[in-house]
Amino acid sequence: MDTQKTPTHAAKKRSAAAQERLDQIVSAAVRLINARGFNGMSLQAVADEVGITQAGVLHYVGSKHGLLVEVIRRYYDRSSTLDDYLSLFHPGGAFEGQSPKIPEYCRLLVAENNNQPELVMLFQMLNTEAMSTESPLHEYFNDRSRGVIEPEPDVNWSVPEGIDATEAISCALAAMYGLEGRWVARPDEIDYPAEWSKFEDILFPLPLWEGYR
Amino acid sequence: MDTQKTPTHAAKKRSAAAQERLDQIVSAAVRLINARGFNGMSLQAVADEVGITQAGVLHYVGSKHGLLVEVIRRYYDRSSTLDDYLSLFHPGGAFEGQSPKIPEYCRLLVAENNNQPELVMLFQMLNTEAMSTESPLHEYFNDRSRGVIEPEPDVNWSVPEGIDATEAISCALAAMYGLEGRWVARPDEIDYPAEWSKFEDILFPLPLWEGYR
DNA sequence: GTTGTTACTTACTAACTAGTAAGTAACTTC
DNA sequence: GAAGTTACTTACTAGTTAGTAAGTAACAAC
Repeated sequence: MDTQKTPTHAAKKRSAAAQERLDQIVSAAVRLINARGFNGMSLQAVADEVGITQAGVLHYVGSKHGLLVEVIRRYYDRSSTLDDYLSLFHPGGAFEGQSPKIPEYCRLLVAENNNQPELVMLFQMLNTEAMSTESPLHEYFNDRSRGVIEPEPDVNWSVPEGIDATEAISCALAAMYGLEGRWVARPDEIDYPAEWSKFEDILFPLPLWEGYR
Repeated sequence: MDTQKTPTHAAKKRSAAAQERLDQIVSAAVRLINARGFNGMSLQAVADEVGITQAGVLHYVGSKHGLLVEVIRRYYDRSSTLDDYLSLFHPGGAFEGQSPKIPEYCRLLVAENNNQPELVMLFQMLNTEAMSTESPLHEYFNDRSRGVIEPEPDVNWSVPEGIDATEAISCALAAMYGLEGRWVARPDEIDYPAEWSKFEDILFPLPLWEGYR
């Protein structure tokens, strides 16, 4: 639809203002989804938070589903840390020559998620709403979950003898998801990275995982 | 309000019919909460499923919040399996003299939950909606979660040297929660007990947990 | 300086929301 | 058989929902 014409300086300035407004809308939507779920949230509530009319919100996102798409785009596809981690082991990377370790990767994820509780909460909420086949995100999250459990087969995880790397990741990420749910529900009570390091002692107990953590 | 008079035979019969109707309402509500969340579900939708009017539903539950209370009462407080498991070790119990084992308890939970996916899904949905402080269930689920992580201190779990029993339970239940979320989202793809037995090999690896499983 | 685009607003609609009030038919109690 | 009680229904209200249509003021392009 949009012919890709090079924007002039002025056009850039205008679209930057529009971008900022869209950011406000998406941010408000995230807060409201976290509080009430996507189904329980209304465009009017988003508009009220941003300080424009509900029709003004629709001007930007077209429909409620469009808002969801925008939220997913902005917040989710930003975090693809497995590739980030693995790239450290590629030729020229900081960890070249070494092998990737599951507990190390998990710590990285935890550290990153610890800085964005709002995003973690959004993931929990939308992922849960997507359990139902009638959710517009059902397929999206199922594919995502499959991708997480069955990671690229060419990853050469360094694990102890007798440990199935795929199962170890699958289990660790399940535990991480469970812990994250507790954490975002009561962030004052739970120190997420500290709790995770205790989980590490269970998931990757030390005599067995010595040298693989 | 209700004076607790002994019901006659006829009154019993009547209240049994009412009980059945209430069951239908709660069952429909559970299906709808699973599909759209409590906030996304309407009393009208419940009424349509049951085949009565929306005012008819309100006759039974008083308000939407009343319906939630009814759902919680019926479905949740039914499953308190830790005490059930531990009672097997009390004097006269089947396991008297032995010590409770965490992996064994987990298998029990998994086996039970495997028979009630609808209830598992309900738990995931309400627990997630309860993350928000504005959920009427926020405190209820937080207390529940605290109770699960900090179990009765008099439980004498049998665990390997160097393993913290409380952390092991906490981590195992987090992993179970994560796996359950995947399972109820695509039950045809995932064999929950089979997946759990693989998780067991990660959470309770065999050289270490030999004799404690 | 006209022409177009952007970023909205007002005004509206049709459907739906939880909840209330006032019935009513069937049945129970006494 | 009169007086409740139960299990609903119809009818209604006031507020909210997503979405549409038709503006309009500000600015940009040429």
